Amino acid sequence: MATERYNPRASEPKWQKAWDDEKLFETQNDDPRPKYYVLEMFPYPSGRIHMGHVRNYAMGDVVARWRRAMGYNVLHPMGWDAFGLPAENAARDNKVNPRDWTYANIETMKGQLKTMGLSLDWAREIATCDPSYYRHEQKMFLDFWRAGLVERKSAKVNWDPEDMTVLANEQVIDGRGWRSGALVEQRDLTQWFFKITSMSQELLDSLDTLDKWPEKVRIMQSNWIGRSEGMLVRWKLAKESAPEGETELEVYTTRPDTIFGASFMAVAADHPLARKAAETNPALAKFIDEVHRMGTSAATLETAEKKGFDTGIRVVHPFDESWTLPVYVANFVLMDYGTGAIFGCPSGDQRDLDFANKYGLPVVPVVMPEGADAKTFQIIDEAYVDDGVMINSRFLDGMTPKQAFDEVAMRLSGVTVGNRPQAERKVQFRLRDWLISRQRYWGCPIPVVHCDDCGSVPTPDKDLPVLLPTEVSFDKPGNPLDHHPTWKHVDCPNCGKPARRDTDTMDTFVDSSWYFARFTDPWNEQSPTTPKYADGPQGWLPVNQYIGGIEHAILHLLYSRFFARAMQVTGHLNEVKEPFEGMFTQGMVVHETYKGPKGWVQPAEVKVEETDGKRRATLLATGEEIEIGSIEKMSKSKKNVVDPDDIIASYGADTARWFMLSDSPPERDVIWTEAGVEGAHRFVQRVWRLISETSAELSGIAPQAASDGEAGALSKAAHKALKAVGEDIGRLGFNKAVARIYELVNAMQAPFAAVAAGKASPELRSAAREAVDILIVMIAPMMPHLAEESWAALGGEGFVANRRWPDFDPALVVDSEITYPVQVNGKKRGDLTIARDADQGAVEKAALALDFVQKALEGKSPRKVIVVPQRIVNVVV
RNA sequence: GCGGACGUGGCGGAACUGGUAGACGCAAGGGACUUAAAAUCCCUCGGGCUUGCCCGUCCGGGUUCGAUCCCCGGCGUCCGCACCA
Repeated sequence: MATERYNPRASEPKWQKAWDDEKLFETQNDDPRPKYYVLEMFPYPSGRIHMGHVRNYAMGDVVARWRRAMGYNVLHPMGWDAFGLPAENAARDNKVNPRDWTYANIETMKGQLKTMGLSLDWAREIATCDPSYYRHEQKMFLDFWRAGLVERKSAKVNWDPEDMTVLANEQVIDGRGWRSGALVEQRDLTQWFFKITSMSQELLDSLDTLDKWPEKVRIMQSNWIGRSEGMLVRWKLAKESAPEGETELEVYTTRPDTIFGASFMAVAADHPLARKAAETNPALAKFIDEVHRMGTSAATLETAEKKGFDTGIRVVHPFDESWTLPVYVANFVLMDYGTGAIFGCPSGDQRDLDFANKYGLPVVPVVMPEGADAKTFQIIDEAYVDDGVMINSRFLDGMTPKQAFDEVAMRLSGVTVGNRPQAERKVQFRLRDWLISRQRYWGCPIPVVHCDDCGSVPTPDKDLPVLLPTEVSFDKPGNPLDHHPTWKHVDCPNCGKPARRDTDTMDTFVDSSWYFARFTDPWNEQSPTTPKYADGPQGWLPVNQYIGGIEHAILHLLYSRFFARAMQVTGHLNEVKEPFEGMFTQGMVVHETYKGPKGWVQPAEVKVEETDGKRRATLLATGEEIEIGSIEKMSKSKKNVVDPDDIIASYGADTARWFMLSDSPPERDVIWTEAGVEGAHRFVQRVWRLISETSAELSGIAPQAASDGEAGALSKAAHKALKAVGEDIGRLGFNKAVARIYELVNAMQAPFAAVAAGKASPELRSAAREAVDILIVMIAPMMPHLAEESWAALGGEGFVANRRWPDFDPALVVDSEITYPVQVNGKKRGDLTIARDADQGAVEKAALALDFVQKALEGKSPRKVIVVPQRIVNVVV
């Protein structure tokens, strides 16, 4: 019988329309089935979707469709992270309005996503640039403020000179802006901050509860929060050297045990004591200026030489009134960590040692390795930082550093300096507050009015949302809202006098820190009252499975964790603290690069062939041979991008999805190859052939599993696959599920040939019908269009998308006979096939009777026989 | 420097809790069908030789009846953080 090839171009739009018409994927909040919320990180509407999106959404869709088949009420929404600088750049360069540009991109990308056949609830679509979205964000900002979670303060902030805006610490990568790549400068500015540090300990502790998160992400967050336990120690200034009015220097240390190894103090250039001393010391003032000039960017800090300047001030050692130490200003001490001042112990810290050696300061070893000789142990140019025994430390000698720490803490907390203890234990975090002000137009306006008399005044709830002006100019560099002729001029909501709006907008990471909650109830419009999102057992939150790139391991995931807590404080959430129960970080899509004489060349313009075991690339246009470069993330600069539209147009969405899920484990990078896509497409056609060639024979047949013979073998293969694929998808092991489906189709080949030829027994036809039903349900999460088309070809009723995932038959996934590998001295020498329920003794007896075992025994009895039931037999001779 | 992950055929990768290493796919080679091509189907595919045996999961040791998996010591690759006191 001649069969037609499967035509995705006809089939896919047809099924997409049918699903849409039926509103199949629109989710009801009051559906009684158990809830399951699966979410992929929503895209920025940059213009077109790329292969990374295809991979991300293909995975999410498998989870969503599978959970649906498992009987859950699945929430699987999509939206747009729609504020951001690229819209302003486009506006500036192409004279378009950022809003128009953004919405046009959304239209395009939505169309592209629709061609993928994703089971998304588009009725819940949101765009963060829509006032119906950001009005709630403004409300939350004000609620957070009232709850003490927002602060306006002057601070040293990261200034991106190219994007002309400030950045949060998390957005500075290797000293450069995360988006622009420009070297970041430090500036003193008054800005808005979310007080994420007020939750440092909680955000750290709660990481332990996230057992469905990648370990890697939890470690990264833990390091970012950066908790350390140490002590604040207050050193008295030696009276004759102290500047007017200064009496003490407070330092933070994690190593108070090394206090007898101290040989100098160092303070940051911005430390009050340094400033004070500089007032009467022009050379010191000059040094501080130098530090300021060079020390602005993290990149220059890295290569900068360690430098110090002796202030002439001396401090008194807390345990010895007669012992004074010099105070330096040093360029490597950070003002915003600890107290901006340290004591240097050269023998126990490499940086302190380098500094001491440079300035001729004493180096006294205070910790030595266990068993070393205290009389001869020396530190020359390598500090000793490991555990050991205290030496040269008076009453601490012989203790471990840990004991010495406690001893110092105990003794110093009993002494007072002024009216405070000389030292106290202190937990310090590396995490800084989240700076959210951005000097940009295309973002959520900060709903605050600044009044000369009343200060910063919240916009009253009744005046929300504070809308962005629609007419805006990008002719001048800098903040467009600030340049706007009228927008910022308003009356103070408090006193009614002329005042001005805050002209900054919020960091776009604020927009993405709560969108997962918004999806659960996008119709919630009760402003200005507090919108509340259902969570806990009755509601959707937390998200059960979140999927996205590892690049958000810190930024977005940490901010969202903060937000969920803050929303709970202000009543926007009831009880949920962690927004994402399960997190999965998927790998990138990478591709070979091609380099011609005129630079990088797109894959579409290249032909790659293998001859004599060597791969060569030639230009399609000219036949000229070009260089095959390294495999890298798809990027415009290397031109190694493949457009999803092209792939869907020529192979169909199912092929693209199937390929994305095959081969590579989802957390690792996947290499996009033409051959791989063709392989995936061959499988699509193969499944279709299998079904279309047998559909006439199988259409009216009732599915029935068999247990014996050829039909039984088929049923067993189908049920084993059903069990394995379900387990694999549940663990997000898509590549393994794909392999199982290949195995099943391979096993179906021969019996289905018999069915197609009309030579199958009634039992085999029934078993075949069952097997093909199972196959269709199993491929449906991954290749939904092909599944529907196949189901229709078999005369099935309704949508596959509505079918339940069948239960496997436990009797069919175990074999009545087991083939044991039989080892002699741990090496496999043959097999033993025996009844599954044979007891250990029977297995041993049968194994010993095998001729290769007899031969190995040479008439003697074995030293030992190991029988692991259902596994292996090992005869030790 | 600190923290983490990984290392298996020509390639992507399987291998459960220590139990047959290489499932599945890709590439390659051979054959069938065809006037021819495409498509499809069949066979081979870690290495070696004496064809039923030896070697083989980065390298060297160890534990074990048995190690890709556990332990010790190296080598290599990748990722994150980094003057954090």
